[in-house]
Formats: sequence, structure tokens, C-alpha cells
Amino acid sequence: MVTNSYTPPLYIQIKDTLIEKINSGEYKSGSQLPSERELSETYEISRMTARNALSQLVDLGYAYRVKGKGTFVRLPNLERDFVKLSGFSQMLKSKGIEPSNKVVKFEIIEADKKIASLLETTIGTKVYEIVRVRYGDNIPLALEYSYLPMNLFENLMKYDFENNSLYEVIEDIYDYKLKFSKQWITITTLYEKEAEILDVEENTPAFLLE
Amino acid sequence: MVTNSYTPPLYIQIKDTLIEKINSGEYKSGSQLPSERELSETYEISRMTARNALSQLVDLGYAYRVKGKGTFVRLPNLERDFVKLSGFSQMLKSKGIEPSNKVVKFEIIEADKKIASLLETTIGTKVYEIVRVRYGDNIPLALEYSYLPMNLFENLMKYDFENNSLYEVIEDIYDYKLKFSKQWITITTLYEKEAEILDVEENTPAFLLE
DNA sequence: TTACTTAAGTGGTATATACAACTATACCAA
DNA sequence: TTGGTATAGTTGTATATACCACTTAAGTAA
Repeated sequence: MVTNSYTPPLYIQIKDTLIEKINSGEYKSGSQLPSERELSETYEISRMTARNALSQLVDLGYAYRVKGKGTFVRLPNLERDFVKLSGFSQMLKSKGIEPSNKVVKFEIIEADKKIASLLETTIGTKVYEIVRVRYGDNIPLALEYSYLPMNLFENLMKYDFENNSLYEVIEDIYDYKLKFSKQWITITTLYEKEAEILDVEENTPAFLLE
Repeated sequence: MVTNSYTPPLYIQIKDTLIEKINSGEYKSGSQLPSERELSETYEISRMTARNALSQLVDLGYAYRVKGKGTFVRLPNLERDFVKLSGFSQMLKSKGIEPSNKVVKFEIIEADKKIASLLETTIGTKVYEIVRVRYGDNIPLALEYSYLPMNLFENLMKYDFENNSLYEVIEDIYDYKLKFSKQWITITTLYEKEAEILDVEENTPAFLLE
């Protein structure tokens, strides 16, 4: 039984409204956003709620604060692209590098402790495990491990991940804002199996996008 | 005229106290931290202040929240290492890869718009610009750009960055908690000059740690 | 035993209020 | 012109309070 009556918290709604206005150009790069007090009056919310909404923008890289002055739209930069988790494809494209992917694993598994912790769900929850090799100009750059709670994404299997960005698919098809998504970047040594997949020598240092 | 009477905000003090207890082992990995209400009673602060302190721990990767259960010490993992900005050296070392660095630039410059924005300071502020090549097993992995407000770090020049982690030096010598530090990771194409420094072909996709 | 209810505890959201710290401007006096 | 001051506006910190949603364990009724 699932109800559709979910309404996001106020500060999330305000945040989304502000992001829309940033994307539409109403709030331009570098310009000052409405102050916390102004927002609280405009939307008839408390100042702390307005502040929470602005904090979200800061966390997402859309804005930065200056004490005594105000909150400002951050110039579009790579940091924001990273924070947005917009994925390899867009990042590489914006740098003139041709991105490509290969799905090497696509299974339904039960979340172990680590995955359950990451997704903040319970152990044993059915999740999709997607492993992809990410290339830049056909040079293998990274292995990406993605875990998606299965109950949220029915019929995921039928989509073609080789040509579409995982996040685009999720956002476009399911209109889900990736609130649950966890991702991290680190450096690791390629395991034997992974080295095989990538067709490079073992123990090559590489970036692992999990 | 500078006074030394600065006392950090309460939630920062509580945060530091909790981090100390985590590092000392009093709060072990995976164990539950005191709840927000418990902290507010222990330290005689409001619940929101306690919550702020815990939020800091979450932001820094030390803890995670579970609704209805509590706040827990995060298992030490690579995500935390990344969030902590502890630098390449430690990360690589923990993976059995031998790290090394080369300082290719160390100058005092005036902050331009971009740098000023990153450090949340004003344009024209004198800052150290440090550019380093980071190696893993002698394979060039990344270029790192660091910018430090000069007024905060006197006599920085005399330290040897080739053998010490930038962050270790700053933390150890200056006992400064890196509150100002900004760093981001992205993917880029090596510029002509950078390719020359790294001694690799141009337009090789690479990770740029700035 | 089993299934449901209750209660206590937890983080999440939201309001109202107050003062501190900082910035920018306007104004006034030397 | 210069320098100081007052003022208004901003974010930062902090308190007190309230209710919601969720988790867990204890208690209760079938």
C-alpha cells in the first residue's frame, strides 16, 4: 500500500523554488539571493526555515554566504558539477572528452551491512547493483558501483544504460530527485578481477568511483 | 591590532569534544553517539545547538544519522578520508601505494575573483599559491592547486612540502583546523603546460585535484 | 504463542525570539 | 577632504518550544 500524498518539507520546497529560479536565469550568477528575512516574509515561513532552504543551496553548491552581506549565487564551476553528482558523461563532455560506458554487471542483490548503511535502509533489502566501466576518449578511467533500492525503481532493467547517464535516466524517467543517492570518489588499487575488466595491468593506481 | 580572546561557538566546541572522544576510542566505530536531547542536558545547551554539533560530525564524515534510532559513529572508510581532505598521501598509503609529490610552483599572488570567492575573502588579498604534482608509485596522478590566505600563514615558505603533507604541516605546525580550506576534484583535460610538467601526452584525461 | 497496542526514545521539521558579528551607507564634525 | 559615528541590513549563533515520523521494546489481549 502506497499513498501519493507525500509533500516535501517546507525548506525543501523553498530550495527547489530557488533552484528553479536560478536555472531559469531569474537569479543570475553572482547576484544576491533574497535574504533570510526577506524569504521568511515572502513565503510566510520562519527565518530558520528560510535559512535551512538557503543552507541546502550552499550544500548543493548553488550558493555561498558572506556574513554581513548576504547569500549569493555561485558562479557555475566544476565544484558544483561534482557536488551535483551529474556523472561522468556531462563532466567529460564539458571538457571536450568523449565519454562512454560499459555495463559489466547488473543484478538484483540483497543489501549487506555496508550497502544498507549507505542507502540508509535495512540489511536484506533488495537493491539493484550496477557496475559500469567509465571511459574518456576510450581510455578506461573508473569503475562505478551503483546501488538503487529496488522498490523505488521498478522495471529498471529494460533501460539502456550503455548510452544514457544513469542519473539522467533516473531523473528523466522516474522524476526522482536522487535524494537517496550516495556516491564517493577515492583512489584504490585495482583488484585482480577489475584489472581484467579494464584490460590494464594489475595494481595500477586508479580512481574508483563507487 | 589582534586580540587572542576568540572563543569558538558552542556547537563547534561540542563538535571538537565529540571528535576527540571518537579519536580516543571512547566512542567506537559503529557505536551510538549521545542523542541530541542527551547532549543538550549534558552540556546544558539547547537541543538545536547539540543538533548543530552533530550535523558538523555528519558533514565531516564522522557520523551518520538514522531517524528513530540515533546518530552513530561512521565506520572508517574512504569516504571519510576524502571528506576530511587528508590528502593524497594518506589515502594512497592506506592502499599500499607509495605516494610522492613535487612542488612545481610556490608563489605569493593576489586573489582574483575566483580564488577570492573560494576562500570567501576579498579580491586582491595576498595568498600563497602552491602547485604540486602528486604521484602514486611514481605515476603522475594529479595536479593540486592550493590557495592559502597569507595573513593566516606566516613564514610558510620555509617548510618542506616535498616530504610533508600540506595538511599535516598546517594542522601540526599552525594548529589550524582547516576551516577555510576549499578543495575540489574534477576531471579535466591537461593543458599544454600541465602536460609538459607531467611529462605525458597532451589531452590525456586526468583527474585534477585543485 | 501470536498479534496488536502502547509508550518511550530518536532524529526531522518548524516557529518565535534574541543578540552577536560583520558590511555598507549616510551623515556629521574636524 | 578626512575620519569617526550612527544606522540599517545581513548572516551567525543560541534558546525554548512543539509536533511529526520512525524505531524499539514492553505490555496486553486474542
